[in-house]
Amino acid sequence: MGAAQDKAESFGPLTPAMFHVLLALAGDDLHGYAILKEVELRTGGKVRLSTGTLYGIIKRLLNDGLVVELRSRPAESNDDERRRYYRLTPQGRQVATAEAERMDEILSIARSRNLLKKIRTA
Amino acid sequence: MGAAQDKAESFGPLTPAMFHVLLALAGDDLHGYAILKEVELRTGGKVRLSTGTLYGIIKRLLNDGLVVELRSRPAESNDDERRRYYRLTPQGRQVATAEAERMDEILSIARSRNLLKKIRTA
DNA sequence: TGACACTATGGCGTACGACGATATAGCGTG
DNA sequence: CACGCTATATCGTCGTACGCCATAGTGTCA
Repeated sequence: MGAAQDKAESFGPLTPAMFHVLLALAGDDLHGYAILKEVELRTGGKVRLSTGTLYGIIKRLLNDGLVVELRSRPAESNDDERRRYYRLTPQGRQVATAEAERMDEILSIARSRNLLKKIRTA
Repeated sequence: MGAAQDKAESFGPLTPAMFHVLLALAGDDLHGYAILKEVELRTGGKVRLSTGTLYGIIKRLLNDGLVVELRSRPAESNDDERRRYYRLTPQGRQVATAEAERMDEILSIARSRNLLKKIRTA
């Protein structure tokens, strides 16, 4: 374990909302509203972030260097001037990984307490 | 999925601290201070709840009917008058299970994003 | 004997984060 | 013409975590 991992772990535990945003950006570069829809879609409508939650989180993520705003817009036909695209930084990915590992450890405890079926159904 | 499961899911997402307390009580009936030590031990010292956090959580858990205080003290030799023992209710167990399942779903997304090794090392 | 650490419970104040409401604004549809 | 969607952003409120303090008995060590 190096200094980078320690630094990444010092961020956690992340709030569920923040982790969802990082997870969305781990798949693709997205703009704010697209993150909203991605989270909603991916969770089957279970998780729906409000705009107040989202833009507050983005501000913090930018401030902490976990995401960066892309200056270059994707040269697509269906572009929208208003959009602001964000990309996960290597550090942001490390933080997300650290959080996932933390959750995995807790889940292994939950399994030992028979709170969760051992075999994943999904 | 019945009404009980819906009710249990409506509690989530739980805060990490609260989930740790439920997890500790899912193993055994414990008193406050023992919960503190159990969480610390189980997580290898990574998670250490402050007393302020713990007793605030217990108050809420009692209020929500997720735990009950035991009137009957365990007739052990090394008992302590000051101790207050708590037991997870069936509803508390349902809430903990719902939270574990929620985390498991998120983790499956994290795996699909290559944020986590597929095979658990621990 | 005095200082410190541990067990055990509990309150208080602060700081931070989630979230609904609100604002702005162009576009499309009934 | 009202409504809903896309898209961004702020504000105020409320809840939670957490450190700090208080209390108190027991044990340990110099």
